[in-house]
Amino acid sequence: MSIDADAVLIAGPTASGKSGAALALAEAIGGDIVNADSMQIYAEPRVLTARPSEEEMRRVPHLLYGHVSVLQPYSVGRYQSDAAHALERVRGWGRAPIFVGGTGMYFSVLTEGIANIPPVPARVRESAAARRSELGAEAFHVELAARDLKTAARLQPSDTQRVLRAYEVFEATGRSLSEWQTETAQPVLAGLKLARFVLAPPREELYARIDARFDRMVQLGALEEAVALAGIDPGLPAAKILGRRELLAVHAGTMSLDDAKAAAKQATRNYAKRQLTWFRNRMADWTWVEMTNAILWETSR
RNA sequence: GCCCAGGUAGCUCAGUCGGUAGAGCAGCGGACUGAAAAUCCGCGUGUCGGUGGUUCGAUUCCGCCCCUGGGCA
Repeated sequence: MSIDADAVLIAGPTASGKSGAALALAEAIGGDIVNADSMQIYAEPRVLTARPSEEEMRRVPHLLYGHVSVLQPYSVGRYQSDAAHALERVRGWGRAPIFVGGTGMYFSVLTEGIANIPPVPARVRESAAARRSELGAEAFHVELAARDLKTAARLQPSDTQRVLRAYEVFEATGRSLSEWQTETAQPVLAGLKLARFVLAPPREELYARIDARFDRMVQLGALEEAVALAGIDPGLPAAKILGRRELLAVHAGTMSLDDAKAAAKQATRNYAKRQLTWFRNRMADWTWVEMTNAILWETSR
């Protein structure tokens, strides 16, 4: 089997079976797998992030999995350069890269590009956050408008993260985010012929799979893994790993395991819905594959 | 069997001094340019348990019945 493309992209909501599908495809066409998931890049957690197993990763080269410590503040920017290097390596080996993941924004860096904005120093980020909590959301939004009217106009004052980001960029660079964004860099996969897929199970099946998978995660040691991540700075991206907070509450004795499981499943289902909204609206022209349980079973044999 | 408290949106509940009802969560839709498993926005008709009665009008008041929980026997 071969495929008429320089690179394959496989997107899908969490628990859609994309890792297994990618593995099967990689073995069939002689491809290497490159991660496009914002949490599977972390080294320490394996179970909670549903990273492919050691055995699976041995069958086919897997790049950008677990190559970063949870103590590091990873971001799309770093993904951009990591992905570019991974692409170079895989193509250097004469193999086909298969990008797999569920992070919409990572795919957008691969196929659409992102503005090349210098990193914002931690000091600037801290003072921006302090300023916002001092002024309140509304007044802070007004301050942003004075610096970057265009961005302020399209953001809700309550959109903490984006309002802060826009403010920080101006403070750090003296230039507004909206100006920076007029200079979007080349996509990582520019010039390559792509085969793009979205794997989307029927909603009900997906939710049921998410629920079942979390039970399995707990059996495989998710609780212990969460405890190992107990001390990290809550501001770090890795602190957002779904299920971590809920399981830590169990460890602290403030929540029953059953309640924690229910809450973690709920949060994961909410997340899957957000992913699907992104895919449906931003990847409408990709090839959609309805990944039913029957197909999942076939590809996992 | 008797007494008490409830039966209102998928769930937990609020409310209507009588003019056919609303929050949170869930669900669904949407946004998304360096935290993105993040952050944010929008969408609420449901025999107000059933049935008689009072009333111009009842989910709201009264009677009876059914169901759930608790108590007493």
